[in-house]
Amino acid sequence: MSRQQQGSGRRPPVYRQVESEVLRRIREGELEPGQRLPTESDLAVEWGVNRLTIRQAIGELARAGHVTVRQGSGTYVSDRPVVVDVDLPRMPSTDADAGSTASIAEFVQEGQTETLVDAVSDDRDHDAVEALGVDGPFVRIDTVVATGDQPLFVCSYWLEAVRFPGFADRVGSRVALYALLRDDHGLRLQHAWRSLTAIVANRDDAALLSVPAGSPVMLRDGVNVDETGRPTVYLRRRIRGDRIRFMLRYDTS
Amino acid sequence: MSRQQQGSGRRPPVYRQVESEVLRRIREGELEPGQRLPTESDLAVEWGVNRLTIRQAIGELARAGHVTVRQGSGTYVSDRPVVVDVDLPRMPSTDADAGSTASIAEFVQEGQTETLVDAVSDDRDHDAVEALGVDGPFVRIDTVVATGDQPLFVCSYWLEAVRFPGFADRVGSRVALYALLRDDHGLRLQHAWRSLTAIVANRDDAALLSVPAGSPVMLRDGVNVDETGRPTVYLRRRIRGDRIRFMLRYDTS
DNA sequence: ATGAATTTGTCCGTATGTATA
DNA sequence: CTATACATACGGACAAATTCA
Repeated sequence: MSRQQQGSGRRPPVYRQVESEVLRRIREGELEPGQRLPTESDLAVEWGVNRLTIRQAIGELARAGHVTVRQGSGTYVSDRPVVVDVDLPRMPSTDADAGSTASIAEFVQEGQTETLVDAVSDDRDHDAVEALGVDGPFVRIDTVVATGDQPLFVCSYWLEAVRFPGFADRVGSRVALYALLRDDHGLRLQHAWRSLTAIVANRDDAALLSVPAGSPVMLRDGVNVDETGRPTVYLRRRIRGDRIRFMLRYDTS
Repeated sequence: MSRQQQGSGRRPPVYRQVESEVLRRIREGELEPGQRLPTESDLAVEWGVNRLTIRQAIGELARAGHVTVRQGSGTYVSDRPVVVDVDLPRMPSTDADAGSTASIAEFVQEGQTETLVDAVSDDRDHDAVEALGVDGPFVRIDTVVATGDQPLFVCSYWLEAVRFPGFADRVGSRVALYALLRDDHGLRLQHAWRSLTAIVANRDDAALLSVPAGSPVMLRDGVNVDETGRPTVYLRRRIRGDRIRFMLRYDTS
């Protein structure tokens, strides 16, 4: 009568059974968003298994975004996330034109706030070096874009330091970066590329995005090239997979 | 002289120290792609910690794609993955025109193979129901696209069963699905949408993609609408984040 | 503001199962 | 078949964050 009987045709491991069962309860509405799960210890007793086994199940549910774990407090069913649709084939623009929501980043919409996290005047990043074709040093600017208290994505920008001296000091928390480049440095965009992949959040990004490390995020990076054909900005964005959905609409008419 | 001394200004947990150190060795080339790491037990002895602590570190490295774990064999530094660039704003097309690589899926390029995984004639899927606006049943077709032995993405297609009777039986392993719809059912595309987000791979997809469960994948789903304005196909694709990179190129000229 | 109780986070030791070489 | 190496699971302990009296 043990859970652990063998030979009976490949039973999934216990932590996966727990995971499936909790997920089922969430899906069927037995557990509602915001509701707290039983404690790990209680679940361990309820299932007759070790607490570590429960933790393994909870961990996978947390990375998939189904539950949110708060140390000292408990584990809660995640709110159905508010997904923001972003139409994709759209030229990176000078967001300063977009009215009151002056912003550093592209794709910042009404009701979203962008806050400066860091601005360093001497940074070297492997990908930035490769993308811009110079070995730095670079000015690096980091921001977070959020709706209310819900982070949506983290942005990092690299600019050649010798070309934009003192830039890190001039950037304020609510200043349009592209407008600054255009007005102060006469920069005009000739062409640009952006790439999209999926990665897991590292510790730093996870903290800024309020997600557990290991959560899936979209990595969007790219380069802007000015009218002389010279790469000027390398940018990298880590986007919460559960909050942002990129949309592509095709039409033959 | 303990690793565990306290009060000395917030030391990161041991498993994170191990993770960082192994990652450093990989980045600096001390550990080369394909090379086997010491066993978990050896690493535990080397660091003077429990094997569980090592496993926690290895697990995060595996999800991030830095190492590949094979039961009974060992843990290996991952090969630098071959990234396939896919240009994104491109109308979903009838790939049958693309010469010899007749395929079910879009975006299948030269040198890539598509194999049928499953074809069921009676399936109901929540997302498919919602996207197509009918409650089924649906014909569902699953395929995997790979380069050589390296899976790139998993595709699933849903078609209204009453509208395409017996479709599941007619689809062969190397038959162009869109061409079949066009030629046998006179289907013409009016418009379509696709969405992109990042999710973690579930157990099934992870197995098909040869990645550990919990790896980041891009979810691309969408609907094709025929010339009468009726949704005909719902499709969903899980794409390995470490193998596929979607590219967007912008040009002002 | 303080402190105790609660809950998750980290870590130890041990044992057994399962896939691989 | 045997040895190796990872996978799952048990029990116990203490740290750190939160909550609440």
